[in-house]
Amino acid sequence: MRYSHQREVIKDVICSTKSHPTAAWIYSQAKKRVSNISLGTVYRNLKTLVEIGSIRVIHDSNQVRYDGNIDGHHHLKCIECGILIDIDIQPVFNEKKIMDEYDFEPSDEKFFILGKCKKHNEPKTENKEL
Amino acid sequence: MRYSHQREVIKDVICSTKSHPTAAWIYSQAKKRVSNISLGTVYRNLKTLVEIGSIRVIHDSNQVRYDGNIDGHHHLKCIECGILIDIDIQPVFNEKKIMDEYDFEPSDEKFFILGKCKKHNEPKTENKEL
DNA sequence: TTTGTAAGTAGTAATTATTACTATTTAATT
DNA sequence: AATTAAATAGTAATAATTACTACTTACAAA
Repeated sequence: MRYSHQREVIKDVICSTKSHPTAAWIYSQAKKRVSNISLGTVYRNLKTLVEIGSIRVIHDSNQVRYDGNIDGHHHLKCIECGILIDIDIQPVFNEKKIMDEYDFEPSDEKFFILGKCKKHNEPKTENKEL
Repeated sequence: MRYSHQREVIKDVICSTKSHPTAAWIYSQAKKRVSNISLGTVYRNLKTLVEIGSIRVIHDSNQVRYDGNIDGHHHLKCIECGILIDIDIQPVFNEKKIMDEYDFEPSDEKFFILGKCKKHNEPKTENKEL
């Protein structure tokens, strides 16, 4: 694959944030560095970068997001604000049952935990208001 | 909420299959029973049915699918053919770590296991070709 | 260093999935 | 039967993504 300045900028935009950005946001940030970059170029390179394993894609409800963290990891999602948080926790499941009962050969997992992030869960130790 | 024949047909189409259909497929099936049903009616009622808990929505890669199985369950997804299979296996994870380390209050999980279904995994006991 | 060439890009058009709108129909109540 | 607000059909609009095409550029060979 040939070098492309646009692709490097796109990759850097994604890898410089933990915010799991959308294509539109990546485009707006890339435009700050390559003012005439095309949205089509962003989409084409997002696809390429996912294919070569430089970034990951996250299908978050009805939104497509990208993740510069390519280590095997999963996500917490706040049901109040929608923030996605990387976690380095691996779920444990009965692999033998999957293979025996469903005749299925697992190779990867995607695990989302929904709930409330620190800004939106109940205070546990004190309550400033009362 | 008022009774609607169209909504009942849509619900029945979804609950009569284990195929986790898309809106377009549900529309095509519903049309067989209500020939002039509108695609907008399908989308509106899918939304309503999800809201009242009669069906579930699955965000499968870049496709939106619906599931008539409303029991807490997860899915296997074949990376070869894309089939989604319901499983009644619950993943186990370190909830205390989630709460302590990330200050996050979990309330629900979505768990996808990717791999190869029985049609696409390696034969285990015999090999007809050799 | 020029030159050939195929990969990559910008800009725009097209496509797809979904939602919004509006006049008409219908379930349910009086 | 008359009333009325919810639901629908049909169509238009929107948003996200992909396709297309003429132009540009990386890079390899002369």
